[in-house]
Amino acid sequence: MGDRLSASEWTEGALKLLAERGVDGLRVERLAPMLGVTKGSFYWHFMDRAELLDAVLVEWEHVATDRVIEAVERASAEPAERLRELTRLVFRTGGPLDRAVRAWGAHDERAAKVVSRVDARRYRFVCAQLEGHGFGPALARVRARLLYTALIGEQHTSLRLNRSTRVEWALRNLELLLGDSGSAPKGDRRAGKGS
Amino acid sequence: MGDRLSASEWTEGALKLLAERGVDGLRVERLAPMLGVTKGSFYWHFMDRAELLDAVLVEWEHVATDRVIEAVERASAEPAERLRELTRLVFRTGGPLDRAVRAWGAHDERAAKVVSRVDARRYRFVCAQLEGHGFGPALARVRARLLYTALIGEQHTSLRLNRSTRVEWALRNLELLLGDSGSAPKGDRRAGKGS
DNA sequence: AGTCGTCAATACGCTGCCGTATGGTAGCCC
DNA sequence: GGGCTACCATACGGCAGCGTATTGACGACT
Repeated sequence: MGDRLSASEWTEGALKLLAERGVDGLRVERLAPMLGVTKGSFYWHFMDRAELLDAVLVEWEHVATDRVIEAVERASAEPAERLRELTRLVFRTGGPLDRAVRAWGAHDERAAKVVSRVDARRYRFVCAQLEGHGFGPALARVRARLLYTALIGEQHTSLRLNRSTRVEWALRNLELLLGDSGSAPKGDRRAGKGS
Repeated sequence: MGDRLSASEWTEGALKLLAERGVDGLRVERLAPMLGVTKGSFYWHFMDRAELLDAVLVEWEHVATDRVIEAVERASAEPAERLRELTRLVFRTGGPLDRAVRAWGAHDERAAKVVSRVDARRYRFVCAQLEGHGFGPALARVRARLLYTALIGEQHTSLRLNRSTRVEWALRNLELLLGDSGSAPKGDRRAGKGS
């Protein structure tokens, strides 16, 4: 029973391969040996390579939206804490796969469309949290944009720094965005204290 | 005299092709007809396809750092205004080519190294401006990171919005990052006013 | 035991692209 | 005008990867 495959195991392997080698590293003749079979098997489960790519996009769209949103919502009910958790989550799990899909979407329409939907959903979620935190809708949208783009930017820049410091900085910046909403901020913000 | 080519015209065309189709759309047999020649010409100017790619990276590193930094420095001597100009510049010229190179760097070591150097230089520039604006070195680094990653994120997210609104929002957020440096901010920041 | 459905191996043809080899042309220099 | 240089065209060999065709193995059901 262990060795017969189903379509989902192919897409699962495809996600892994996509994460490490990019779309055009995602070849069925490279994926097949990873699963211990030959490509003869692949073309039983899928019509095309394109069909596999579509399946990959569908799967990613799910994990990149529903999964993270659920995880964050489960973590806390308070908006600010949710955003903190989201930030931590991005640094922990938002890694090579996200980068690969976005790189893919840079020159492929199908992928671009999925990325666009994912961005929209996640952005709306961040907006909602900021509104819940007390911002008016308009200001929430502007702040959410800064917050969201910064998180995406973190995934794509290669400013080398150990991860813990990056998270710490990102959280500090998050507090900046959470404060100043009309009520005066509590903490002093004179000069940074270093690490 | 018009039709004989030199190496630089090849790299120039390569940059254009890279911007619209990505690295693996950058094929010499597709580039050749764009220049009105055949690939027989290419292999006179270059040893390899790899050599062309290297040339492309060298060229991009230059335009992505020196060029923009010079442009911004020429625009103003005041740090805050420089950052505003940088923001505008990103939305105006920082387009498909940057995305293409970064997508390329996601799974290619050579490209990744160049992207990394570019990020480092630009980040240091932003840091310097923030310090010049009055922040202490440590706080400047944290803020610069938020600012820089947000700009990169803007280039890579596909949150559809007309460009002018995006610039406006980004500039508003920039003011947020510039303020709060110890002296109290001047403008009111209660509720956003919409477009 | 035979049959059918499910999954896989092998072998093949085709295409896109790389890199090479070879020959061609146009200007310049003597 | 013969040769040399710089640039280009054409033709070729080779490889990687796609998709197909054919055959095979193994379990379930009757």
